[in-house]
Amino acid sequence: MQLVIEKSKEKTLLPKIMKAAIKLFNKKGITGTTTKEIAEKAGVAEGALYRHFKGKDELAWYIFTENLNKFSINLQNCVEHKKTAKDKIKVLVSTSLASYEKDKELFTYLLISEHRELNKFPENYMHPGHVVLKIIEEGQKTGELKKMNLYVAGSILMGSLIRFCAIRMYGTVNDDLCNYEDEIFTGIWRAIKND
Amino acid sequence: MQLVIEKSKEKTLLPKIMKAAIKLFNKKGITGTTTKEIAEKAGVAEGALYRHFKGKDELAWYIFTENLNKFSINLQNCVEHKKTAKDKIKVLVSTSLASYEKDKELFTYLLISEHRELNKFPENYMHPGHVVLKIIEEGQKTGELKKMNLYVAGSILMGSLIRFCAIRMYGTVNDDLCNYEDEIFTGIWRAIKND
DNA sequence: TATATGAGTGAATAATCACTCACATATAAA
DNA sequence: TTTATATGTGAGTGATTATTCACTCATATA
Repeated sequence: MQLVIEKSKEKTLLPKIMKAAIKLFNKKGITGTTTKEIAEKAGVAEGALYRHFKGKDELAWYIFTENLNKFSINLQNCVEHKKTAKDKIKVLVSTSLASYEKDKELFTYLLISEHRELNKFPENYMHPGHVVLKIIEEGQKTGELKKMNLYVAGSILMGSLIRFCAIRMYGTVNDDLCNYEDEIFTGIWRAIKND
Repeated sequence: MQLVIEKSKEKTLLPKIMKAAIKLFNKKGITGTTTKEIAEKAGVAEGALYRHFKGKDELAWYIFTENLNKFSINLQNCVEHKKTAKDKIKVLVSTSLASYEKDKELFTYLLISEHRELNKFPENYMHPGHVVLKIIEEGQKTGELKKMNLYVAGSILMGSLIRFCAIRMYGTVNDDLCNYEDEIFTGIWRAIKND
């Protein structure tokens, strides 16, 4: 895994373009959004987009990969400071939920783009799945976690989290996800701990 | 001049059109797929599509809602025959995994369309979430399941299942999902049972 | 001061797209 | 047989689209 070269230089219109694009992509889908709309919403000329990206698809791809990588690196940092699998998973849950609440538009985009962009995800970029699998692998070795198929355990951990974000996205749950972090953690922990 | 075309078992071209559309939608997204492509893949004229649907979006919507409803009704039927929450969940898990394996293209489409179509999902149609919530509600009442937030429990149950289908979709897991039904069930059950 | 460069503009363009329609054919009803 | 209805065809159309490009502007460097 490697850190990413930061493309934005603060002075440019790039952040404006990305914010506008994320909102529109969430609402209308990527191919359903026109470059004209992005430019309008960003208060920018259409051509500005092409100073930073080859085209619309590269913009969509960039937003996804950069932010998922950034989020995963952050996750990894939070997790590394903890010693036990229990604490690692606890902080993974709380960080994930808090991240969603902190930037709903961005994380909504990451959720709905997963299936579209994941097959082109760069090998040297970091993905939350990497963090999760590592925790589980190590936890099973130390005996903290029950021996079971890695992907089954990983699916329970990641799947529960993602689904809870999704039902918040749909409006089924309407209050801050952080209110539920203990309950979600407890459920996940009961599923995969060793006893 | 007109070629003699082999007659299919079905009376209309609708099944051909839907099958072709599902495959293309999975590969390129809905707005990324053209009506011309659908017609070509189905071996049909472009106009045939408009004999059955108002347009491309209605076709996409129809495939999603009809099949998700059908699947949910089937789930509900399987579940109703069981008495305990444990057996209900067990059969829900196995039926879901088997359904995915039976028609991967269709269920892949249902998975990736969820975020796009769910907000327009008809109220009188059935959704897997309905089945899941009912099981959990009843199970908590009888004391079989641990008292916890319904949506937390629902997310663990549905999220684990969906994520496992997703990693099969991505090719991370490559063998029949039914091989894992016991392990997945056990994990989910440990998370939500009362003890 | 002169010059080089990166960033932004928006009208113009070439390509693509969803959808239409006049006509053909098959099936069922009258 | 005649009539009606549903289904299928595919070239044609108007609208939309992503992308380009010649030009401007601001800033930094020599």
